[in-house]
Amino acid sequence: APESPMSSSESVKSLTELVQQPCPAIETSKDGKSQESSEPPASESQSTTPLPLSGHSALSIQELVAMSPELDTYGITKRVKEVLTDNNLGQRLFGETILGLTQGSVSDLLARPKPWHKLSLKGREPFVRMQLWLNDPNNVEKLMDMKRMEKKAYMKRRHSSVSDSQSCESSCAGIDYSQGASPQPQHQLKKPRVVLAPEEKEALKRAYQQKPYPSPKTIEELATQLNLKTSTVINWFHNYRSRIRRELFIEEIQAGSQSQAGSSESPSGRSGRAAHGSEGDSCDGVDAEGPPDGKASGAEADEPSSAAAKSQGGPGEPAPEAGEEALRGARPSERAEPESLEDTDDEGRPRRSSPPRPGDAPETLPNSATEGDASTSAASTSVLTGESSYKSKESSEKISSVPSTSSTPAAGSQKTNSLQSLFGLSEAASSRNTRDSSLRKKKAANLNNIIHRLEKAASREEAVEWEF
DNA sequence: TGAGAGTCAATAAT
DNA sequence: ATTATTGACTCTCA
Repeated sequence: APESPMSSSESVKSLTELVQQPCPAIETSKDGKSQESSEPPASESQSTTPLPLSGHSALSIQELVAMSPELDTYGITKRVKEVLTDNNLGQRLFGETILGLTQGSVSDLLARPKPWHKLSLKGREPFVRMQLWLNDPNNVEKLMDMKRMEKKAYMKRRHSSVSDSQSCESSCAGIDYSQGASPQPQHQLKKPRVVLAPEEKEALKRAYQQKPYPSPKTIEELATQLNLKTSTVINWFHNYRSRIRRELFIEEIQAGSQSQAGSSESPSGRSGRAAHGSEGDSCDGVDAEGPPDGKASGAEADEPSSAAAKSQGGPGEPAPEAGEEALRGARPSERAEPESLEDTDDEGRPRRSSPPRPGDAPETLPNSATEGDASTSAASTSVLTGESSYKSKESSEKISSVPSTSSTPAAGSQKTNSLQSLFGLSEAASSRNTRDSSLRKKKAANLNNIIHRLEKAASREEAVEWEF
C-alpha cells in the first residue's frame, strides 16, 4: 500500500467530521444478494434509504447529501480507483456493496465524474457514499470480507452435488427457457438490444452537429433514413447530448488541474464558459480552421464537438429551419451509390465495417446534395453525408497518446481558462495514468478498432487497398 | 411534451 | 474475470 496521498481535501472535512462517526457495528443486516425479488417499490413516500448499505447512523444519506459541503468528485474517484486497484477489489463488489449501483454505473462514475456543482441531489449521493467509504478505516477490510463471503457462497452452490440444503435458488420465477427445445422460437421477451452500426452513429453525429436539438420532424426523418425506430433516434440524441456534456466537464477539470503544461489539448480553444447556466457556444462549432498553426487537430468536429447551441429559444428568431433545410436536402435519394466508397470515412479511407446487425443494413447514406441554400454557414454538408467540411479529425493525435508519454509538443495556444476555482484542489495527476483524457483514449480505441477490422478484412480477402 | 439526470443491463473490449 | 460502452428506462421538472 503506497502512501496515501492524504492531500488536502479540506473541503471535505466538515463532511468527514459529520459523518465520520464511529459507525457501530453494522454489517450484516442485509446481505442477501438474492435476486431482485419482487418489490416494486410502490412506496411513494420516499422512506429513506433506497436500500443498500450500511445503515449507519441516523442520518439518511440523503440528509447527509443535503448538508454536505462541496466535494471534489474528481479527487474522490481518483482515490477510490486507487484503493480498489491496490486491493484488488472490483467495481461490481464495490458498487453493489457500497454504492448500491451496478458495475457499469460505477465504471462510468469513476471514469467520468461530473463536477459537484453540476450534480443533482441524487447524483451527489454516490459521491457522498464514496467519501464516507474513504473515511472509513475499515473500508477495505469490509469489502474483502464481502468478497470472501461471496466466493464462499459461490463455491458452495457450484459444486453443489450432494448436501446443500436450502439454496433453493433456481427457478423462482425464472423464465425457464431452459435448455431443451431448440433455441428456435426465441421468446421475444428478451428484446434484442439495438446496436447501432458505425455508419449509423456517424450519421447521427453529423446530424447532431447541425442540430443538436432536432425537431420531431427531423427526428422522424432521420429515423426513416437510417431505418431506425424513432424512439431509438430520440434516445440517441438524449444520450449523446448528455454524454458530450460530460466530456466537456472532464475536459474542464483536467485542463484546470493540470493547467497548461503541455499536453496537447484542445485546439478549439475558445471555450471558457463554465458558469452555470450558460453554455455558451457559439454558433457553429464547426471548424473553420484558421489557426495558423495549422496542423491539425481538429479535434473538434466530432465528439466533443463544441456545439451546444440552444438555438430555438430565442426571443425572436422564428426560424428554426436551418437544420431542416439541410436535412431535407439530404433526403435519401434512393439510389444507392456504387458500393465501394460510399461513405468515406473521415479519414478518408473507406470504412466498411462490421456487422451492422442482422437484417437490414441501412446503408444508404444518401448523398447529399444540396446545395444549400444559405442557411447554415459553412458547413453545409448534408447530414447524412460526410464530405465537405471536415478535416481529418481524429486520428492524428489519438495515435500517439496511448503510450504513456505524452507527447505532443503542441503549441500552447490555449490560454487556460481559469474556472476551476471551484475545485481548487488540484489533482494533479501524477504521472502514471495511462489514461488521460478518456476522450483521447476513446478515439484511440476507435482508431485501433478500425485498423484492426481493416487488417482483418485484408487478410481475409486481399482486395482492399488502402492508403494512408 | 420534452429535456436532462441517473441508472440499468446487455454486450464489447481488455 | 473485470472493466468500458451504450441504448433504453425511470423520474423530475418546466
